[in-house]
Amino acid sequence: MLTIGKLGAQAGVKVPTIRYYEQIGLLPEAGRSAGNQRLYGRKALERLAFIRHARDLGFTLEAIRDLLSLSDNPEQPCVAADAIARAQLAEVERRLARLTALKAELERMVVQCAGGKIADCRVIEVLGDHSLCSTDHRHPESEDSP
Amino acid sequence: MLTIGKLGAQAGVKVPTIRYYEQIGLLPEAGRSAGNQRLYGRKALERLAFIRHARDLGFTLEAIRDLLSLSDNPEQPCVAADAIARAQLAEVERRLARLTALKAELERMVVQCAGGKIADCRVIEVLGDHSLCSTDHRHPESEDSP
DNA sequence: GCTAATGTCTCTAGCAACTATAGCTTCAAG
DNA sequence: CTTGAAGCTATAGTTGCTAGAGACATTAGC
Ligand SMILES: [Zn+2]
Ligand SMILES: [Zn+2]
Ligand SMILES: [Zn+2]
Ligand SMILES: [Zn+2]
Repeated sequence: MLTIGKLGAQAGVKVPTIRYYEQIGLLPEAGRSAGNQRLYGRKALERLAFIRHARDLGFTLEAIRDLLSLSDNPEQPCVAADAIARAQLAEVERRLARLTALKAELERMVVQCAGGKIADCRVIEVLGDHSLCSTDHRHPESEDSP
Repeated sequence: MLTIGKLGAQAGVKVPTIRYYEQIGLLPEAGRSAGNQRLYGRKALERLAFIRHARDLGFTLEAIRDLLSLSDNPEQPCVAADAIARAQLAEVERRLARLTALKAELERMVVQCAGGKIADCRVIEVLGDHSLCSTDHRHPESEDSP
């Protein structure tokens, strides 16, 4: 049995984050010791590691909630899980495309600046006028959050 | 003179966002009409367009605040502005590297899944075990937002 | 001139996904 | 037996907005 601190250390998750996951129902309520402290077993560790890994791959907590409930029903077909993963891949590809454009613009800005006064700074100038950009990098609508 | 709605339409910024920028001090308090509605001139439009463009390039509001106050002092040297832009470029490059790794892992996952039961789903399996991954994509610390 | 539709006002609350703080209780080492 | 680390709860803050309620302003059509 692990205390919350050990669990967090093993899974690479901070203690308040574990309590937060429990609070929003991503982790089941943990058993308690005589002194009211949470105690975890191997299953909790696996579940937390799953969450952490999925977070590291950029899945939202909502997607993870769905993935976890799928993985709790091993006999069901896996199309739903695959669809979630493919949606995440598509999202990553969208962000990648946008970031690639941003990188190009930022590079142009910093390279073109001769480094004089603000009045002549290419960075400030370009920020004030998108028509000086070489790509249309604008935020289409949907969000690339974290 | 523009009302807040016209200003937003011209700059491509939603009305509540403009009020929010004023609230946090990114835009100066606007003058008001007889009926207490905000009125904007050309300078406000330029400033808002600057903010919008910088946001589109991924700068944080804090960075934009600094860039704006720099651009208000045109005689100063532009090293500080260039540094902010280079920091943003570095940040974008970090996110790009991470997203590239994520994309590779997600592709591996969806390609390897044969599409049977959850119990055999490669997506679920990999999410539960990072050692099945081909790269070390883990979250060093910072996040990939916009 | 009147009315209805739209636009704007303030204020509050909510989103994701945590993180930090305060003020307590419990546990483990010495 | 004492001390310090680790745990508990509850609340508030972070970033960059977005949505809603309910009241006032402006504009267009008739
Ligand atoms: Zn410069
Ligand atoms: Zn641009
Ligand atoms: Zn599958
Ligand atoms: Zn992995």
